[in-house]
Amino acid sequence: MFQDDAGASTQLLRKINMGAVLRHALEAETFMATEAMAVTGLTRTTVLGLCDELVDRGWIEEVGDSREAGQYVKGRPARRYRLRNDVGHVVGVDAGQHTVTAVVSDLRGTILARATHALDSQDGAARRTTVRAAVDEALGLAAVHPAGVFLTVIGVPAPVDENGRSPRNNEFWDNMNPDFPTVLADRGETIVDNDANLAALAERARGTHGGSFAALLSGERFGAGLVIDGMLLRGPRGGAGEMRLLNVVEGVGSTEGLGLLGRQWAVDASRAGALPSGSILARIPAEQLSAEAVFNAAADGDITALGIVDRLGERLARIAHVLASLLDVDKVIVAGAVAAALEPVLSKATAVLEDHFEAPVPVLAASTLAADGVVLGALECGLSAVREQPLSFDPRRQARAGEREGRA
Amino acid sequence: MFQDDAGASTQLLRKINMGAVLRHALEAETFMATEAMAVTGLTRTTVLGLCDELVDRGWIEEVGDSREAGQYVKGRPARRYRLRNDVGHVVGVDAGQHTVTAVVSDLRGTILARATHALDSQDGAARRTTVRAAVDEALGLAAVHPAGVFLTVIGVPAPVDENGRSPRNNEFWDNMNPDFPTVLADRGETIVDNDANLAALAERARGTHGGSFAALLSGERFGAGLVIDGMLLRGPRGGAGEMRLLNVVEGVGSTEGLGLLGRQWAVDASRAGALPSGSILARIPAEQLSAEAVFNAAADGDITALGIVDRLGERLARIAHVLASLLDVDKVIVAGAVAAALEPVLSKATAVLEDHFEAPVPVLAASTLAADGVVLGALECGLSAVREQPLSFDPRRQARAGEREGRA
DNA sequence: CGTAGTAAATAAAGGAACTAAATTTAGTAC
DNA sequence: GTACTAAATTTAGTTCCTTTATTTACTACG
Repeated sequence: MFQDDAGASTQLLRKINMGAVLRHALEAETFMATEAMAVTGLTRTTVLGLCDELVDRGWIEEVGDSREAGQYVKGRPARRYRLRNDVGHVVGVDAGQHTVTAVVSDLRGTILARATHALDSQDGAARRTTVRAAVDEALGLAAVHPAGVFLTVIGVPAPVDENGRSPRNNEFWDNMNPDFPTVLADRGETIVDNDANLAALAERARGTHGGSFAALLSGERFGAGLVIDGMLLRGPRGGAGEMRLLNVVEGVGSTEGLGLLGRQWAVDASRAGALPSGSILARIPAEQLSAEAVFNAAADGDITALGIVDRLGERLARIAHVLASLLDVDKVIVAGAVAAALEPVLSKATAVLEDHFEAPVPVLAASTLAADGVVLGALECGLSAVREQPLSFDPRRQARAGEREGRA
Repeated sequence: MFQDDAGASTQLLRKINMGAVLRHALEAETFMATEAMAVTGLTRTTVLGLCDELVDRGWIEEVGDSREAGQYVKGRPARRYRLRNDVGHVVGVDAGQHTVTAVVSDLRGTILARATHALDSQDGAARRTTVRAAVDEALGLAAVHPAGVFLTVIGVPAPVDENGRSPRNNEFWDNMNPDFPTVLADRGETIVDNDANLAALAERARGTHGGSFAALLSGERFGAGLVIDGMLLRGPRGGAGEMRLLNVVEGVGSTEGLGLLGRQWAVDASRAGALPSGSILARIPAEQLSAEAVFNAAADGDITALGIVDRLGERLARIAHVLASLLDVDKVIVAGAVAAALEPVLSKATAVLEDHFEAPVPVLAASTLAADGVVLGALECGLSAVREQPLSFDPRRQARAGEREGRA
């Protein structure tokens, strides 16, 4: 970043250092000058000066009770500072195919409210109004003024380029990503990204997966968010992580996801009358069969379900192998709604990987974020944007908007 | 980079600005203060002060004749500065399986000398001494003192992690990457990287491919250097771009490269007596057949060669499709020694992509760097490291080493 | 209760790095 | 020789940080 910043005036220093202190404030529950000195390497005088300015600008506030929460007893009690709760907020949205979920959090990532709206139409205009409604409901529940939103991040089931646009030649994608920013004006900057990418960011934020992994969304169709060396891959058209290549992978042959196939194979068996009389699956009407039901039946030893799970495990193993061998990822994290019940499939796939593929073989894991992966990733995306350049946002916008309304 | 630099003292500013001026000096043939002012946004006073310091430190020198080369006539003639030719040098090495090539350049990227040594042994120790010999020969030809080398970058046919190490469980890789830094001590810092990765960097430096492409090395085995969104992918073990996945891709099934298969299929046809009497290939003894000969024969209309080229084109199309569909690359650049003769294969593959695969389809191109891709990429890798952090290198090391030797 | 000890806050002085504005210098054009 | 031009140089700030006292607000203990 330095090299971009040719021509650094002396005021830039102040900005760098203020950013450093502010970043510490975003992470710490509460902090004293001495801590900030250790983090930034600056003098007490300087740090206190920066804190003064941050208070002026509305980012942090001083909290009086200095020692009671303190880690020390002796000497003059230190002043303590804290990020203001009302500095700004971030909104994360999962604009899925059938459901829209919006979540509001403060800058520390504490979730204040969520709202879920069902979508009956696939039309782009309808999606726009539903997203707006969900966002506004969540903001209302959290009692956050729209002007208090720094960023709104929306996850959509379509490839999205760095400008938030999806390829224009596809009607489905057009409907999934119908220019959300215009309908969310005055709710902060809007970022649109692919749902699998955001799920990957959510996993990355959990910090337990290392720097290189794939987050595999696996409901109806496979889609992956690829994090390599800590970086999320996008591609010029946002197509990185699209799984079209599965069509030409031996033993896979299609992009159909675990959810779809698990359900479909069970339905096929049911309709064909191929379920043994004692089968757990036989008790469920064909039109109510779901992948989760199949996985749970397999966990209970159902023979048909186990057969399906084995086939899915083989399939998943091949997919994981493809990702790991081309991209060297350590781990493939299966996310999406099916993740919770996925254990039998993962065991089978892990066994297949170890028995039939050359080391190093990727670790398979189910996401622990359940169906929230995308919306949490959207939040995380917004939060990390704020953490990277906090000073590019203005904590006073909200206050000014409030004043204006008061006058009106 | 700012956020890493918590605690910026006032001297940091100087360093930022000095780096900016120096970076301009690295690019411009010669420059005046006014230019540097435009580039950096600094005042004349400051720029001249920085130039003074850069002269002191041995980076640049003042050139007297100010106006004769000048773009203007009026006013007081401007002082002119130029990067010193002897500031430092960069060495790039292609430590291939059978040949070692070393190249020496100055900091502007002008190549001063090259040396090529054949390798008869595949033993790691032998490779180390050969690499050292090639480097020293090139340095001798360029009349560059070893202490005048800022960086030596070595490309090897093995995956390499960010610390320059290859996975330990593979004897071949061990021999290909046998701890070069120890044998090149006192020839600057040593960087080891995968050959395909370096070839990709060479292509990136040419600047005509956009931010996302794959450089496909295609001699005996396929290997790729992947550049996505302008970043070179590595992976935790340096395994990104390994093409093991081709084993499970329909219509490909192995990692064998175009060079190997082109030769092998021709040899098979020759030995089986399947070559028509008029065939160009029939005039070449089986043991002298090469992929290049096959491609050239195809260009001349040889029916057997055309058959081979068609099969290879189908294969290449599938490989390009896999890379493009998973990573969204715009372009697949085929590099390596076969690249020059590759046109017939590329035409076929392009046709296959357009006819049988869904858009967007990647552009195929042969590298214009011929067999030099890896060694030029190694150079580029070193040069861009210098360009990024020029001030982390010391132009005076060489002079001091010279003095020491003079005294001794 | 008063004194010693401690760690933070504050104040004062100073240095490094940049800008701005006035002045000087080294040329060309006529 | 005079007018003009554009760069160099000089001089006088400004900003931001550090260093070095000095003061303040507490705890501990006799």
